[in-house]
Amino acid sequence: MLSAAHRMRRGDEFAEAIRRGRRAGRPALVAHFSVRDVDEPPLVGFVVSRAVGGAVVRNKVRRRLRHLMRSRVHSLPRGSLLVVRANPPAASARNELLAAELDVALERLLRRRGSGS
RNA sequence: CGAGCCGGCCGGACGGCCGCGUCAGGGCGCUUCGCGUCCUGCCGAGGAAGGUCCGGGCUCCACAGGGCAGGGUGGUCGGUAACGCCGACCCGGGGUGACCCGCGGGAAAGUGCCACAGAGAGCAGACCGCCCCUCCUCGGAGGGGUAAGGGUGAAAGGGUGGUGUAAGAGACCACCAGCGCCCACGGCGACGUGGGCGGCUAGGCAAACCCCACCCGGAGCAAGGUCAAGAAGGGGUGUUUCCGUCUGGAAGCACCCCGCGCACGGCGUUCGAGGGCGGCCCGCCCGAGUCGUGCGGGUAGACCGCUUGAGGCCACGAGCAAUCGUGGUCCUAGAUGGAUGGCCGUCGGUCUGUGGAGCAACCCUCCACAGACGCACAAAACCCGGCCUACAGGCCGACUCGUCCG
RNA sequence: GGUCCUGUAGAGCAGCUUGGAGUGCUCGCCACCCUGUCAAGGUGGAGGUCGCGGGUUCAAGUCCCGUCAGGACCG
Repeated sequence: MLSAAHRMRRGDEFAEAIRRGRRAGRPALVAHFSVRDVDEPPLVGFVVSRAVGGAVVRNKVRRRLRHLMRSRVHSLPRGSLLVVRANPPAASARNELLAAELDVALERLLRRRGSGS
């Protein structure tokens, strides 16, 4: 479970990551990523729409994603804004699949940034 | 043993590791309050938390009075904070029965509707038929009577038998059904039972308008409050001083109320816009601005409300019951981008397969082994009481019917 | 938290007011005609649990109650 320091809470932070950040899509999830020029811990937010399922399903999807992010936050640079949006397939996906897709998405976002733009 | 019916309850159990949230304690850091961080400990979703169909608590706003709308409920009595909920009973319907179902007031206040078919469908109605009379080319035609029979329809204006008649008819009579009124008895009451009288008979629909009785102010925890932040002021009341002195004016202080700017347009200041008044009107009070559209600007942080309550459990008592009273005992989520996740073990469960046993036999039951499946419906968001809906599987109790045995 | 709308043929709709044989519109579909062929056009035809369950009524797509799904708006 992700600690409180890394939780994205403000609406404008979500808006910045989604509107101005890079995006990497997978069948089960979409990741939005941007970096602010501030010396703060990386923030991670989750978006699970009603299309994914009922309240129980949505809660569980968000908690599983948050758990998977726990071991991956350290790879994000300081000042990062990351929003993970879940798609309907995430509801029935097993954890290994969810983790694999999350890794692919993160790897793409970070590599693209590293190669310079 | 097999069918069934009603009620109550459970909603996997135990444990390990890593995390998350509230609270408590402790350590460390920063500039004190406080905040951040780390450690330890307690606790951490439901029977429906759901749908939002009702009823309340709570909070704010409104509330002289009258009238008209609007919405809801609909047998009686009781229970309750209240209800459209619950209980008991009554009536009607269903079932062999336990029991179940019912928006269950009024159709002789009024209006309206009853398609098609049919002769006729709402102060009834002669198509066929039956009877009488007249005419006649002896096939029939015309006129009249008749609601017993046929036919149509969801529904055709009581039923059976008799008297009667040209044929018939509540025209008359007996019994029955049903209606209205009266009386007696039982019941708090809905109503039931019995008796008498009346006229011979009255269609259905109010989940059509409507009538009757009763109930209902509006908004909702994003209520509401405190602090912070934010553009510039305006008004009222009281009081003091001064001017003035019939009314009044100016300044200071205190308290209270309202309030961002610009542009365009509507209405309005004798004829009264608008507000109090948030359904509308009258009426009363205040009253010179107010309403709409567009553009621009500001805020969108923290804390309180926030969980002890018509509360749960147990015992006794009252009551057929719903429920209530008394005593004891317990305190068990409070998040705010929203806390329950991940990995694993043992047992339980479900499914599949194999073997064995019970049995006349099995697709039934039980036992053992192996494999698969994390395994019903679904998650608090101010709090309660109900209703409705979803739900794998299981437990307990009362009762009914059938079969067999005693 | 509050308020409202929709569900009818493969698709989009009308019909609900004031109940009376599921009636109809546009596109699509099928067959035939037209053409050397296709399209367009013409003729004919098929296609319906009226979201679901219950009730009122002689009779329900229509009225009433419940329920499910989808959608919109306000704070």
